[in-house]
Amino acid sequence: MAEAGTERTERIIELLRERGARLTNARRAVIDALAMARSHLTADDLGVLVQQSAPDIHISTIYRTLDALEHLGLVDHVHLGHGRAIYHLTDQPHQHLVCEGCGAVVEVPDSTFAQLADQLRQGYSFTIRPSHFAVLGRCADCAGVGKIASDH
Amino acid sequence: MAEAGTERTERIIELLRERGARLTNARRAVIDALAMARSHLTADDLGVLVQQSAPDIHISTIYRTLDALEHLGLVDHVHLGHGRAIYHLTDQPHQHLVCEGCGAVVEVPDSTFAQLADQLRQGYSFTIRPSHFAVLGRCADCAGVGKIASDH
DNA sequence: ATCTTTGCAAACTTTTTGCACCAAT
DNA sequence: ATTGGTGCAAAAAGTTTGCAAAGAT
Repeated sequence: MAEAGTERTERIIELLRERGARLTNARRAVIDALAMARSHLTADDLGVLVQQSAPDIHISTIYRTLDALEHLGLVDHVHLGHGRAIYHLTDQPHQHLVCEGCGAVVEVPDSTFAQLADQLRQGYSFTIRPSHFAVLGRCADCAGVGKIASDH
Repeated sequence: MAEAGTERTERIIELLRERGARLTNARRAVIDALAMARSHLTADDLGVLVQQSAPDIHISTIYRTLDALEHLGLVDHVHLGHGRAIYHLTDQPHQHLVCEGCGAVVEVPDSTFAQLADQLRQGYSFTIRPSHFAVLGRCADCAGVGKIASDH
């Protein structure tokens, strides 16, 4: 278990205060968990993680915290299949490739989508929102496998 | 109200039979609704539409029908935010741009993503699945508006 | 006649909300 | 002290499932 209160967490907390929000245990815990996570987390994942050190933090608080952090621009979420959303901090912008075979989330830099963004802006007057869509497909490991694994 | 049993519907039904599935009222009604829809439909939308002519077709049947049609390769779905999914026939492959401001779904040809597909295949060994991801952003009408409208 | 599909009701999962209490500023 | 945040329990929203009856081949 990594140590809490990393520099990354502190930076986010500073932004939170700058933007006039209160710092609570729940918020620190959620930010911490997001900052330390190596992969992307669902609200439920966060609940489990946070409750390891603070069992009283209710899942509804996790949702409200994520909501608050998102309104503050500190967190963003991406919808995967099945209505689940994964959350991540906004301090390291990136896009998501989600494997339909194994569920793996691959992060790729925003720049990968620069040309697509241009194309859609020019052709359709549509402005894509960086960091907020997932591209579905199959990762290297799952590419060979014929069937699409249970997407529903 | 358009006439049922269009050529498009018939083509799909033929494929359904070829693939060994039974044709039922529910299936015909769902295919018909999808074939005639000018926009993309959620399961609930389909329920409402189908029940206009066949009130006994239950929403759970709609889900099972969509599931069956999807397994037959005749229907595909795309997840939007909030856990809702929209369904469409697979006979006219396309990609979806979803506006976070007004919810509009813009369809663009598969070819738009050809280069991105190449790039991701080469750079990440990731094969995107055409027709099964939505790109989020803002349409022309909503681009000016500053705030992201209630995405949660 | 056989095997699939349907209708219904009830369960499930994920997320949201009302409200009284508690905590951060 | 004031306002915003939290815990709980209960409700939503969307989807899935068990089962017996009905339907397609």
